[in-house]
Amino acid sequence: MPEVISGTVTKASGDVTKRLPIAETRNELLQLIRAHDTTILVGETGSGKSTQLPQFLLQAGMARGGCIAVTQPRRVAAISVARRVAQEMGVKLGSEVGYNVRFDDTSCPDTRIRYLTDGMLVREALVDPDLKRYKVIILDEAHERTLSTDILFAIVKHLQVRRQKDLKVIVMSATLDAAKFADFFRAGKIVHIVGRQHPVQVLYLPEPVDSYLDAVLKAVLQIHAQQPAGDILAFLTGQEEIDTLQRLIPERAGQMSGLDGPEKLVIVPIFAALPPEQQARVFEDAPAGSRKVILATNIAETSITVPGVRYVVDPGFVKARSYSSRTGADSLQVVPISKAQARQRSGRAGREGPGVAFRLYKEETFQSLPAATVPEIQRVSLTSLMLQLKQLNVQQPQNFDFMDKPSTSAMLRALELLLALGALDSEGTLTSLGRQMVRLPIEPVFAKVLLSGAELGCSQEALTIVAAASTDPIFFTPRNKQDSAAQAWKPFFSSTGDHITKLNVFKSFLEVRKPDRRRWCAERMLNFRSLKKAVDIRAQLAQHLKQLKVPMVSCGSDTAPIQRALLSGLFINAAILLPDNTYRLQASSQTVSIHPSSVLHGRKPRCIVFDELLRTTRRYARNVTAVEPSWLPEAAPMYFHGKTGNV
DNA sequence: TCTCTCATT
Repeated sequence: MPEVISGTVTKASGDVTKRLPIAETRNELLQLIRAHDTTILVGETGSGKSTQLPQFLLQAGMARGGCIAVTQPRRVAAISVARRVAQEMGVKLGSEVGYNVRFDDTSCPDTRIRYLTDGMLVREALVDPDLKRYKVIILDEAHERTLSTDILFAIVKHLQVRRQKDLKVIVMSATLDAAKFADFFRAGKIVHIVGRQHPVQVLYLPEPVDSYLDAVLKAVLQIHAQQPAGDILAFLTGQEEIDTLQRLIPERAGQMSGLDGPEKLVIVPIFAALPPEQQARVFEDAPAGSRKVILATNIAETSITVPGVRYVVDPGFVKARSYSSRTGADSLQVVPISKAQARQRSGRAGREGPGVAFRLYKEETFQSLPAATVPEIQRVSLTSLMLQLKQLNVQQPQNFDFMDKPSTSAMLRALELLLALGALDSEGTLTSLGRQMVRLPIEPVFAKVLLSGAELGCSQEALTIVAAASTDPIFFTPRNKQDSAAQAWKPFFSSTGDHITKLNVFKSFLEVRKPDRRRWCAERMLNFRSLKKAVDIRAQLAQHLKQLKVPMVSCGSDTAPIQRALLSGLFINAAILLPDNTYRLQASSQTVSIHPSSVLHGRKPRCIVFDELLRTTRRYARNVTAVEPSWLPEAAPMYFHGKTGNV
């Protein structure tokens, strides 16, 4: 076991008494990093590990002949940290310090400290597997265990073998997964840097509650009645719960005696799908004499830091996605959080001063929670990952050196799909089609739709559809406005289904003058942010197609080529109508229903293909297009051989 | 016969 070092980078034999900023540990820290290939750094909130450490390394000459990469799981983090460091160093952003995220690259050949998203560094590795330009690679927020961070773990570990003594790796983590990281990297040291976080008192309930929603309601009102000034942050699992409490809290507050009435509580919702102008409300101070209650999804755990919060209310649940390799379905379910997540939530009460976290469960329940959230690599479809590993010359992904191995069945399912898509040959080697697919920054099934679209004479349309499918939903339905929304969307409707309906929206969107687009979307209950992103993705994909010398062609008003292109990528999600109006998947014989958000909901086409199988209250097909049953065998002959029967 | 945690290339 490596030594655990704490505080001032001296040996910790128990308690840490000194609380020093990272600057005072500078020389000891540099010495340790020089002495080891890989260093694990545990830095608390406010320790300056992301901003100051790269500067120390640069000043110490450790980037000589190259540069320092610092990865972040989120683009906003990469951008804001780069800004701060450029300011601290007194240089212009994009000179010595820059960032590189999708659609936005401020770095230049002189850049010595590059902040990137972890996904961006994975993309770079696909082009230059040795990542030659970097002398130091720092993987920040490694405890979040995003899919890309996990890929990078394996990439940099192997890189150190190939680039003997020429690459330093520093893995930075906020929690106590450090021993696991040290074990995987056979790292010499774990360094612990103390941060500047205020103390947070953690309180538990003596007895479990029947309804956590009701418990949140009571907790908020009780804090408001009994605790000194300070805003309240409550974690809920989704939009519906937020809507419910946004309505109930003022109602109940109004009924309570001893309170000054509902005007003293300001309720502010925050979740990712909320339009940006409404999201901005969490950053505004509540009016004098009132208290702000923020009702948040887990967006407020890491992505958004709300100022002024002194009280956290944590019911202990989260809506989490998981993927079944057996059925190929994603499911979205409310599950208990992990201990690490509970600590992260509580920490949100101590950003500006001492705080209190109210955990709405028993202390024993906390002890029984899993230590950490299951890493993303074990919760998602691995099609893209397997394709990327093949590009990185990993012949047997099943035996790859993962920190946490995905299940063999999930890997095999992904490899089988790549075979059926034609990205791999029967030997498991990348085909020329597979090499084209890996260049495109989209899911492999959509890469196939795009490349088939070109052959079928509809690459223009396929580009738009694939770009739109790679963003958040374009149709935004506010509660109780379903009827007027349906009315507003009528002009775009296509009886073929959601893909071509969105294509129609996109075409109309582009015809609107740029300054008018936001308003145009608001009037039609369309998500401006998603459409704008689709425009960016489309442009980026068009660049890639140009480099791949794929022709740009349009099929005009004929939709059949588009439907066939969709089927050529999405054939594992082809389903036939049954007498009870559900659908049977051809690949697995499961039954599914068309999701209520689909324009085909209630319309009963004979045969459908769709993007995604999602299990919530039942199994739903999302983003659906109608196809001719007779097209199935030719779309994927190998796949449907013997399976289609009398279709 | 009624729904959408959060990120990313």
